[in-house]
Amino acid sequence: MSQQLSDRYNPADVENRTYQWWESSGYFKAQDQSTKPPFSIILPPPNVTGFLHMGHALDHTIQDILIRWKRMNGYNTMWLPGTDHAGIATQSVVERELKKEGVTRHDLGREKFVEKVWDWKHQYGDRIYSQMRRLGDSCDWDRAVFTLDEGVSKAVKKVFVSLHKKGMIYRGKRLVNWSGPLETAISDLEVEHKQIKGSMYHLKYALEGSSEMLIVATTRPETMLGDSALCVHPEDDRYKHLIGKNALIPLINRKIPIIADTYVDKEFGSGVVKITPAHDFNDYKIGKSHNLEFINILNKKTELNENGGPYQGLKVQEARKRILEDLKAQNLLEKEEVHVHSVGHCSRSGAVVEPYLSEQWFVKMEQLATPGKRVVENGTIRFEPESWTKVYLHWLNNIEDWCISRQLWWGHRIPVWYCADCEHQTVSETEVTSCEKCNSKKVSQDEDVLDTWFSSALWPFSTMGWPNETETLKTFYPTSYLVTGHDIIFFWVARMIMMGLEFQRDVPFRTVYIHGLVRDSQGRKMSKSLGNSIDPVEMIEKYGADALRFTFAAHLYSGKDFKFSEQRLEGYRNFMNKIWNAARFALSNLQDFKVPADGVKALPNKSQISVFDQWIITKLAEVTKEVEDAMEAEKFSEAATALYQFIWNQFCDWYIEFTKPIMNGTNAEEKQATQLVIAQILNRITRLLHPFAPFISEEIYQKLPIKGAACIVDQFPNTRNDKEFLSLGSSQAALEIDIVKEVITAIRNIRGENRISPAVKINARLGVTNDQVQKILGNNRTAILNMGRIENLDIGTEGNLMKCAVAPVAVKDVSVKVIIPLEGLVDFDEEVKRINKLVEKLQKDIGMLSSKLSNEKFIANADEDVVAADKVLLAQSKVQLDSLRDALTRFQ
RNA sequence: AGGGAGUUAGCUCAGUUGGUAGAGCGCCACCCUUACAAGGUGGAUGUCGCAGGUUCGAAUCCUGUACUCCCUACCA
Repeated sequence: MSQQLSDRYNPADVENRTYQWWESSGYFKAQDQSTKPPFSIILPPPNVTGFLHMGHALDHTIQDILIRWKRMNGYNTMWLPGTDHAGIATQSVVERELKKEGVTRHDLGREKFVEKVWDWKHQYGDRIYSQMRRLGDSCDWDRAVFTLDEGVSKAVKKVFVSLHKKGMIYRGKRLVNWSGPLETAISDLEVEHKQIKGSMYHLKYALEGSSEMLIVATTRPETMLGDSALCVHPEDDRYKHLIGKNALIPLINRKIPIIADTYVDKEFGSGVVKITPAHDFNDYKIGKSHNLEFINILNKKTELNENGGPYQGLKVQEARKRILEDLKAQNLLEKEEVHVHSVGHCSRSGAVVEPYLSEQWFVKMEQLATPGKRVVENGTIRFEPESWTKVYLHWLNNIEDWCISRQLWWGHRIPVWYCADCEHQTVSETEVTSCEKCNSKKVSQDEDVLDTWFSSALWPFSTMGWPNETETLKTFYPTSYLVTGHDIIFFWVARMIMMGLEFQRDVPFRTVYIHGLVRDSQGRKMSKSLGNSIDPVEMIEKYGADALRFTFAAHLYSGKDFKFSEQRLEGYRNFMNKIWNAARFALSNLQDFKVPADGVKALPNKSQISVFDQWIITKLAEVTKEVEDAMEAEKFSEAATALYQFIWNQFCDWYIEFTKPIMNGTNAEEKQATQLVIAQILNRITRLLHPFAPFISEEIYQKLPIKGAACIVDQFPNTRNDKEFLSLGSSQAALEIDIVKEVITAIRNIRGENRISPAVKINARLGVTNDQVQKILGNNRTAILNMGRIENLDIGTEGNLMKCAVAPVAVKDVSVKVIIPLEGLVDFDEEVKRINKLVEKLQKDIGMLSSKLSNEKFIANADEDVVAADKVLLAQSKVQLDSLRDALTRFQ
């Protein structure tokens, strides 16, 4: 079989086939009822319009690691996928498509347009699911939910009606953030503030019955058309006498009162503020408290309306330009100065957001926020990293009511019907055909839809069949983890918590795992406009899904943003290839392996296995423990890195090399014992690797002589369940191999520094007096000969050091002197340089150590172990220094 | 303005009970040594942002400071 394996790992040969096999074998499926403990994650539903982007890839990798890890730990795992109808985003996409045909949604009308969107959804809605499969997401696909599915719609209506009944949803004419291009209200969270270098315009307002002019500063001069007052500070001596008098708006000469409010900052600008209650959030409050007129000067498209007088019909920006021209012409603009301020932009359309007065639906948040705060404060829900707790609580402490209505056509329509006869509002979960108050048939449903995040907020239970009391809910609610980026903590996480508590009387999840955002290699956000987006599917095609997943896993450090670089991905692709080749080689050495009768349970006899076997098992025990601890602590990068280092730097670099002579040797018994160890180590490597690199691990696993049915459902090794095998390791073997490794490294170092070609075989002596150590080195003669490329090796006395390279080796309290005669091989310049470098280093160390050890306070205060270790080190360093100096003299 | 995060090798970043600074990539040298050139072996590279303090000892703890980034809120 191993001959079939190519010398390069080709993910394309493996991934689709393996995924299909897993899926058709039902390994992803969760059981609604099971004796196994439940573990569940609800996937943050990607937009149905979307392609899989790097952010998803990172997000999903984390979730899939958790799910696969828990599955292998015997949990009844449910990863529930879904997609979001994403109101504005989807509607925009379809509108853009229509625009190409020269059609607007208004041409089609609501019904036809919504049909078009559904068509679009049916055509492209599953696209992202197939991309998720490419990544290896082990979701329970049978449970996939769309936010406009019937069940979810039922939940949405029920929640709306229920909150309305409790008085927690209300309708009101309020100032909201308005997106002109989209012709809809957007929530505070959908507004992006950008620093803009704009202008501050100082306008001249005439006083009624006076030639005096009042200077008023503004950044938005066009809003003066909607002014209801001028406002000054009540204790501002400059203007006190004007309070109660009237001023005239420039150009249109409408009369407005001059009022006083402490809101005004005397120091800022001229100390006089124009009040435009219908177009500014602060002014709105003043307007309310002073009972001012609310003059709306805009229409839905953010063009000036009939209140705009001569400027009616102009867009805001044009109106501003024209008004400024006119002001200048009439000498009513005192000055214009550069002013940097932040301006709200619509996060969807990019347009400047205009505060706009309109009828909207709101959710009262205060009541919902209190329990939402409590569960995080008391630790029922934990944020990881913990620092997000503060951010979350701060937001809830300053929460504003949530505007949930959107003037869109695509989404959950607001379940309210208005009666044309008695104006009564009927709020109902079911279709309303007559007014509940007057029975009139002239009822019409509210035209607006709900904010997408309204349905998202119910996601943890609406996806599990609520409002029905399903087995799924009983088993899997609350879910175990919520994994997401920090950009949607407010949008989504907080609202899920509040809705979960309100409607399930329990938190929706226990742990919120927040990860960073994926950025480009320069740290910029990936965006279409910058053209720096990288397509994960393309990366998977080029490097393999495992490499991509491992790249993320290895760099997941406490919620930090992730700078993605293809070069790094390449490194992990190489790692996958390394694993592949190691397995390929190991398997080729297992061709004549006789599988023991007890198969996967077979363990070698400790007395039969080599010191190499014992050593690698010791290392395996270490990495198993590291992975175990790291996974428990959600430190995925530590787990991934530990595996990387074990596989590459221990198993490949040393163990495979050490065991080559055994594999090629004639001792059948020894070979069989080592073969069993190799088979068992590979079995464990694949399992440990599986959550991170599912495809390659399954592929190799399936080729192993001893294995279970599938890696994906085999047990994840830990120090408890693998105790028997891991106990075959030995610390004595570990020490022996450490000495051998150090000796070999010292030989290689001398070779390298003296530029002795690997093709040239050399002689070496190992100077060591201790019998025990001599024996150890003697036992490993073959390894040293092969890996150091040594012709003749003497172990024992130092002998004559004339013209010899010398490298002292120290492992714990063991010292060995590696001696290589250089006569005739090279000139000695490089060796002298090398030794001098070592001498320098040793002198530095000795200086540092002896000053430390001669410090009484150090001896008194430091741990005994630390002092003892330093003493040993100092003694060894001194011996080494002497021998090196000695060696130096032999070159002269 | 308030809050959070960061500043360690050329680059990207690790480094929690304080005990002589690490990885990957890149770089230099030598190698196609029969698993792997997507490889092997060896090497170079850091007063751990700056200034104080605590301590026998600080990248690590405390204080201050500079710079960067993010979030929230914004003065017309």
